[in-house]
Amino acid sequence: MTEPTHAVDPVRLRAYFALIEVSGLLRHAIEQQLQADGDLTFVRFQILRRLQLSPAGRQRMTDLADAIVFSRSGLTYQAGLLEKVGLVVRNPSPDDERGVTIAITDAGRALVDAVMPGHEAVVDRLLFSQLSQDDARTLTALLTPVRDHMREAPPRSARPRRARS
Amino acid sequence: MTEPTHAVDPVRLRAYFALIEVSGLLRHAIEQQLQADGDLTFVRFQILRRLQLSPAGRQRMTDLADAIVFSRSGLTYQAGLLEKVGLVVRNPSPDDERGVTIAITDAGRALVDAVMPGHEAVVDRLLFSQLSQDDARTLTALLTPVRDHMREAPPRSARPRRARS
DNA sequence: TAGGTTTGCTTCGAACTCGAAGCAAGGTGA
DNA sequence: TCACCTTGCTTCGAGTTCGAAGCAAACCTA
Repeated sequence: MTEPTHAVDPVRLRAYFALIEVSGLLRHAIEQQLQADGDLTFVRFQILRRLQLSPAGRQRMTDLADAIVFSRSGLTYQAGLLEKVGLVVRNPSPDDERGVTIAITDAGRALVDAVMPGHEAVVDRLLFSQLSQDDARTLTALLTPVRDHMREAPPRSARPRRARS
Repeated sequence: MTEPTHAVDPVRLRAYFALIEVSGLLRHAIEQQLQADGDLTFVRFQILRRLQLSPAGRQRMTDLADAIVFSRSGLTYQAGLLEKVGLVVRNPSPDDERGVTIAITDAGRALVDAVMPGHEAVVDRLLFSQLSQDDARTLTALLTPVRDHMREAPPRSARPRRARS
């Protein structure tokens, strides 16, 4: 257990570990709830929710992939599954023949609405039972700049694509 | 985009989304760095780091799986890979013939030490460039109770096993 | 407007993940 | 001590994930 050559700032280390661990546990719990309440995985739920929040319930594949931090090929696969069960539809983008637009269907919206109460219950129970309203605000204030910075300064490859105008 | 029946507290919602998004982006970036610097995945890195921090560099399989929020079967698979390249060794637990103890080797320690500087660099660049020392402390203060609460109150099944004495 | 590059998505193969089932060792109670 | 339940790990099969390669449309630029 002797310290390696580089001394790590323990304050930052703890924050980093806590973040990783909380998100892991939270995601794990959410996965269970979504499976039980709507036969959804977390990824599929994220896809549907993003679409539901998008104007007209539709988005470009690439933009959607970036929004949920997911590979393009993975999204193609999941979109295929969701389309097969009628929760989304895919169409060529009107403005760009290469592009594909994915849109949520009424059934998709209904499913999201159906699982949302349980979803919120889990998040409330695990995350917000320990955080006051102010705490939540503080957390957002801390993490928002971090997120924005990450989106701008991609690690190596795998860059977020240009913003759509 | 009419609101569904349940009104969601937007403050909490933002905090939750920010958390999920930041951890996703962070993990993604870390994955790249570990791959480049040490041919490691995030999971394998977590396994090695946990072991390195454990007394005598060893732990029970089950306890390790709980510590990193990972399935037992998944851990068996990864442990097999790590053992094959000499970064860990597995042995029957001395006190319980069923149990398996996994221990980090010198090569494993060396590899962790080798990737740590790059690892910290990524975390610093993405996470802590946007957070002051105080911010980091605040973040830890917010997330630590959450983590502890999650560990105690598992979602449904998949509960953390008894603490080892 | 032809050639080459870039962009957007899908296909493909390999690796990873999980839960269920399997198997062996550890309890436990009559 | 013998059945029976529990515990700890592994094996197995099915589903998921990713990057690389493939392909077509779009965008240069001369």
